[in-house]
Amino acid sequence: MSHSTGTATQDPPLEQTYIDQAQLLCQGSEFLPGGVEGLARQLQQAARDGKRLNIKLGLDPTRPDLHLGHSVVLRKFKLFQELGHQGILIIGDATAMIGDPSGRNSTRPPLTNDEIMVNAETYLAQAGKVIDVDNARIERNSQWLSDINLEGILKLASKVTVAQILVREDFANRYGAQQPISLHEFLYPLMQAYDSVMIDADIELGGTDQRFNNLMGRELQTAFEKSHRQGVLLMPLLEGTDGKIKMSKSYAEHCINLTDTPNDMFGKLMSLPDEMIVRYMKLVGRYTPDEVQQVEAQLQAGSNPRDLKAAMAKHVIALYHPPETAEAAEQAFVDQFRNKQIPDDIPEATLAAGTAYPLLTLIADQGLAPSKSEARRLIDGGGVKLDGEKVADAGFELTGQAGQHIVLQVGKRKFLKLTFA
RNA sequence: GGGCAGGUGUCCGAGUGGUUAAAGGAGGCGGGCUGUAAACCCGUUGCGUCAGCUACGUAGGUUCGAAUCCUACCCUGCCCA
Repeated sequence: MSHSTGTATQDPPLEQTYIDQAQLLCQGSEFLPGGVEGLARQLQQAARDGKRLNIKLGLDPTRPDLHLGHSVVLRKFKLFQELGHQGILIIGDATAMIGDPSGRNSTRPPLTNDEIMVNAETYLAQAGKVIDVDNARIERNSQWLSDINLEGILKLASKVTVAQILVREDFANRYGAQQPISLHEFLYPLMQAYDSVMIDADIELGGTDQRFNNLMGRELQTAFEKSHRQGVLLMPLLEGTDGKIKMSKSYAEHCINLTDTPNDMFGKLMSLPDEMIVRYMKLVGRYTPDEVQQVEAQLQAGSNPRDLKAAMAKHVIALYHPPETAEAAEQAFVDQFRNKQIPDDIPEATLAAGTAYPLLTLIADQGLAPSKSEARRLIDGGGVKLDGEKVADAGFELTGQAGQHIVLQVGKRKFLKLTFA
């Protein structure tokens, strides 16, 4: 225990540089143990020893896409990289087979090995939009987890007590509600913690829901007689587009993915509740505290949130796409939704001239609605237009002449350009 | 191994023989309005060429008729051993 971090008494005084760094890193986040000072101390110690800190971030490839929620933690990762530390990205291909029970109220559906591999592949490319992948160490935790034997599992399992695990809110809730909890779910935190042992992590990054898992890494490092225990930097969870539930792969419809097109990003960001503007600026954007404060003041003074939201949206899009596409996305949005114009760039389909196409079938076949019954409802509800004209009769049959173009619109967002040949 | 309670549509959750394709809520979708794919209001929400078909854990059975009753099996929770 010679490197214990919290005992300030015999440690040397902190230099301002490291306090500044720590403050920047902790912005909006919580560091354990010791808060800003604890982190500053760790940074200073590393510098004195001439070492780079091993910064651990684990991502489970349970779904193929990274979203803005991931970007919050990835940005911290990048910040550490910029400060010269060693970022280590762990692709949790082994842990993904269990599924992190954190924050869940039910067992995760299991994934096949193939699904996991495919997802894992896309992860790196996407993470590269935020972090410096070339200078990061990439590890798959199946390397050490897939051939761990029973003896190893028992050694891990002996490090936690049932009571400790049941204290976790998610497990406690499920247990209290008499919901099933499978034993293997208890193993998840241990596997994640074992990653920390294997890569000798100095600091692990994660969302606040990772508190238990990440602190478990500290415990295991001690149990495996590592010379030090990792620090833990926890950042707040970003709400999804509904503004309430955290952005999560499990609720894909509320996610803004890093791979979304500029137009989609703009639309999704505009659909955020107004109260989320400042939060997104802080967590997702690259604003200075001053800029954030300015917007807060403007909102207070009654400026139209729409315009501030649009500015934020463009800022965020420009982080992942060329800046000019952000402008274009705004223009397209205004044209489409405020001026109700038909967008330029819409899918096309070719139909045979002179043939009568029942509209219901057409809508369902072209994927504009999941079923004909649904298509019927859409027409009855006034949600289907041909060349801007509402269709009133659900039994309508469309016949076109060679060379004719007709734009079919379903709802506000789905368009299809029909060409007859 | 024994006892008890349960398994209902995307989710939560009513319903204990027939106007039940199944209350209510959430979510989704559509419309209106607007300051926006916010908020708010309204509609809709199994499939189908609208005749019908398929649905209440699974498989059978009773009945004119079952999500509702019976039998077996599967699954979950609680308690006991």
